[in-house]
Amino acid sequence: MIALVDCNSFYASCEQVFRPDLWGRPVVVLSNNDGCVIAANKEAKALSEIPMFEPVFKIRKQLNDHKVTLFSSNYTLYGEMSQRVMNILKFFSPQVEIYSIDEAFVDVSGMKYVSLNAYGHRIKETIYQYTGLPVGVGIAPTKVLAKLANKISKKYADVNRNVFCIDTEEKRIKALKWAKVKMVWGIGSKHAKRLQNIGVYTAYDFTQLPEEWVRKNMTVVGVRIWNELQGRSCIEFKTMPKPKKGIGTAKSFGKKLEDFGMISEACSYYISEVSEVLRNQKSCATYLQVFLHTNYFSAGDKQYSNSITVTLGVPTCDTFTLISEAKRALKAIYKPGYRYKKVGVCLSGIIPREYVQGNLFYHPSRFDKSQLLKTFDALNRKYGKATLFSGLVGTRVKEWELIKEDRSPRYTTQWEELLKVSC
DNA sequence: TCTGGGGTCCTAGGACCC
DNA sequence: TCTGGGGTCCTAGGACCC
Repeated sequence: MIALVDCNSFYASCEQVFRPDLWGRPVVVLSNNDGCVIAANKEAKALSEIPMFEPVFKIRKQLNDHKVTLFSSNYTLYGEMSQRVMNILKFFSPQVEIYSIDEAFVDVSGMKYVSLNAYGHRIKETIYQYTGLPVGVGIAPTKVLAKLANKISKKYADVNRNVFCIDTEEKRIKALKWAKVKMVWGIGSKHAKRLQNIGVYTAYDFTQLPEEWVRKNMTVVGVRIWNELQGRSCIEFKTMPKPKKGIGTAKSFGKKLEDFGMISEACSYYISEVSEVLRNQKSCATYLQVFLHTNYFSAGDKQYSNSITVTLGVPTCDTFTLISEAKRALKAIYKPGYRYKKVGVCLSGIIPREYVQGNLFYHPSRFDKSQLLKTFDALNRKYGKATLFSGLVGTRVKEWELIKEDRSPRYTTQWEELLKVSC
């Protein structure tokens, strides 16, 4: 049996933990650059005029009218709160698969003496007690069913108190007949529409389709879901996170930029971020992609976008090599006279560091800068992000920097920003 | 004026190999 | 005049997830 533990309105809940004055009031968290609503607590969700993923400027009035509190995203805080939750889960089972920042699958098989439902409640209560975060727990024989059970745990929280088990055949059938096909994990809007067109409305209807139809129209991915819904597990439980196959970053600038120098500094900064991630997983990248584009939404602006992929002579994780390669690539696609909105980089062809193949002129170990980079990373870990950085990132005001007008303090990671309590 | 960011997996088709 | 059979690797595009 597998439990899916998922935090309720995770980002909004993280903010509220430290703001008791906001308990019971509507709260939303905004995307990078304060662009869209990406998380809303249940009080905000109840206000139907505030749809998720809506640009803030379009709903500014509604937000004001309902006195909704806005927060810019504070990933430092969310990441740290997430780790606390995951650490707690490891007390409940040796097998935990961290699926995303706010949810994890927990293997709860072999509970002979405790009811799974009771165990689910203990998980939920412990997390709440230790972190202040509310979660929902869904328990079932397969991952897809556990996801569904989790949905039910939240939908009918008033009766099941946020824990729901699909542990009998009757419950499984009832859950399948209740769930619209779009609610099934892995069935997105495209497939849902197609299924509705042939009269398949619920998860139950979907399981009644012939396997051949599913395979033909939805590939093996669909067949797996089809099996899992029928209680046959076929999506692997992964305890160890796999090394990433691509590491990229691309963020919209705080304002539109024309100047090559400024864009290039942003690009260099992103490279330092991704190459640090690369080094943390002890890998090197073979390809580097750089892209940039103007703002698709500005009808008045001339539009341009382009991207370029370079194959690195030797796979590397060295920030400085990558920055100079990226700069050269950017130069090749940059055209003056446009107002750019975003530059992005992506590393791929990722291989373990010890597999790097040298060539006639380059021997990886002889030119190894890993000690230097280790020191570089250690200093930045100790004294804060970008304490030490490449000169190509520049030292002038970062015009590309994200807008974060309402970011909460980093309560859990900065001494100066700890929560203050006055009596 | 202001519209997010970071990923995974699968398939078909082309190019190539022996 | 007749023109096989069994593969791999890569990429683009689609669908999905949080």
